[in-house]
Amino acid sequence: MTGNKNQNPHVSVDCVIFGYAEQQLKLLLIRRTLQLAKQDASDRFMALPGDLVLEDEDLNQAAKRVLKELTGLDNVFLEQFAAFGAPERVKKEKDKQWLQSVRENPEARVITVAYFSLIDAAACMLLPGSFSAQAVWIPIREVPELAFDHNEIFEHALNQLKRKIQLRPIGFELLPEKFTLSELQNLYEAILGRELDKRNFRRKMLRSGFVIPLEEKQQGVANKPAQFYQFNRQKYEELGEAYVNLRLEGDDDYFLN
Amino acid sequence: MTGNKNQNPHVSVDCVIFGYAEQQLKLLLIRRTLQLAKQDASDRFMALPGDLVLEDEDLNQAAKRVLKELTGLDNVFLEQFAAFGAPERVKKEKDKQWLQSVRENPEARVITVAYFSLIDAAACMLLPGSFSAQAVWIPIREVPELAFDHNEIFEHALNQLKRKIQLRPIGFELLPEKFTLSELQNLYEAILGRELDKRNFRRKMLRSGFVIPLEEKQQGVANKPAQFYQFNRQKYEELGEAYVNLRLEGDDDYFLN
DNA sequence: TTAGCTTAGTGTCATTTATACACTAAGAAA
DNA sequence: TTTCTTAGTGTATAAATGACACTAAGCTAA
Repeated sequence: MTGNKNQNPHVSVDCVIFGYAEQQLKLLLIRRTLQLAKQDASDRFMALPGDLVLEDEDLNQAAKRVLKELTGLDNVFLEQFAAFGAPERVKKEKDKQWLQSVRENPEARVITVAYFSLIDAAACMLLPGSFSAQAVWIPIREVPELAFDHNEIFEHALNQLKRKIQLRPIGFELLPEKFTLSELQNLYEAILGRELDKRNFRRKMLRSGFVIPLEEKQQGVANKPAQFYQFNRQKYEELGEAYVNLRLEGDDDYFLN
Repeated sequence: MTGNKNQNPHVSVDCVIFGYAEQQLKLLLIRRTLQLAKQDASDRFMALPGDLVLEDEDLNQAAKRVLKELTGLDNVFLEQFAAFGAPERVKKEKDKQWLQSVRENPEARVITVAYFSLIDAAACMLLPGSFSAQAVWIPIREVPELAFDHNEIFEHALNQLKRKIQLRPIGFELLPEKFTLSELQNLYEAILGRELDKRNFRRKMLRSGFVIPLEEKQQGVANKPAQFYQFNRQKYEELGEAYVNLRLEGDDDYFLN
């Protein structure tokens, strides 16, 4: 951010971090907090956590570093999903002031490599971050106009997530260690944006072998307490990069037959 | 290639082009043909068609342009699949001489954005290409050590292809307009690297609706002539970006249940 | 203490899909 | 006319899918 590191002026990374809290899928954004004397124009846009890569730094490393610097989040598994490189992506009027305040070479064309990740928003503490940024969770339905082409990057990531969740058991990354099947179903519904049949959902998840029932039950809830389950990480690791059929009924949007 | 264009020294594109001919899946490579007086060291490596992007050029445009310049191929649908940015990817001894002969700034770190595409190798004419390169089809089992990290990029693309072909009807891009179901099956076997059951394969493809039988049959073959089929492009376009279940039996590598 | 509220949890049936498997058909060549 | 080669076809079993409605458990408030 400060420009005194050895930055590559042409390549950046941006992180699309999804979290789940209060029954909602949320996006991690940076609120710019430049203290400008003249005006507050540069403060109008939130942005994905992202920054230029360093010259001697791998892209994956860069994504991890930038995320940590801007949000305090550490040990997050980030997966690259696309590069965005339209020449104008960094030339819009709305972004000029911010770029000038923050970049050594604000005119440079920047190609960005986008990463995405899923984390348990309820369990993670957002640190105040660097002097010029503050991290916040925004429900995905309330994401405002963002800096640069970040809305496009976010939409791309969300589509990716919708498809991928039906091919890889990744939803669990958004939940705490222990969860109920209803919570898991709520999560899937929040991501897919449609309702699912409870019995079919349970059958599918249980038969997949990726959920392990625990002895424990909910306590102190004003209804029948639900059983807790755990993600079967071992089975997930055995999977390697293979796909699994986690397709759920009614998914006209992403699967046809 | 010549360096007199307005190139971005830090960002390149590379194209992984798959073709199908003589019952084999092939990769399109560039054979470097620098005429160096001193030694032929720089000629040892073949490479994916790729080059630096221009400053005012979109990444997709760049991929198309570079591919055309190096191979003569035009109107190819290229799909971005990953960015590769290890700082050392362009710093290996084996690549030094080539870089020095071809780049204004041979020391610069280069991040590359990789594209892949499927074309009918039998139908396309490879032009001689630029002065320093010649395009050749190499069967995927015979791909030699390539420049930079191009072997890694190729492997990544091949894995992508194996998975994607079971989710999107993209195999047809590799075949001529008219094809027989046996040809289509051979193609799938070449990509997946395993044999498939004829009856199940046919049933799956026919039921998918992506193949349309034509009136025509093979002629002059020394056995029962096969019926020709055509790809249902209309149905493909209706599909948008949705996935289809084209999973074939025995695919332990990429699907589990 | 009990009636009511809320969410958890369960099973079946009809349909579709997956997989394994072996013979006949057509044409050319010898 | 026989032989060779590849095309083309059907069935039976098992598994997965999708639609659908009631009971169970615990808390709360009357």
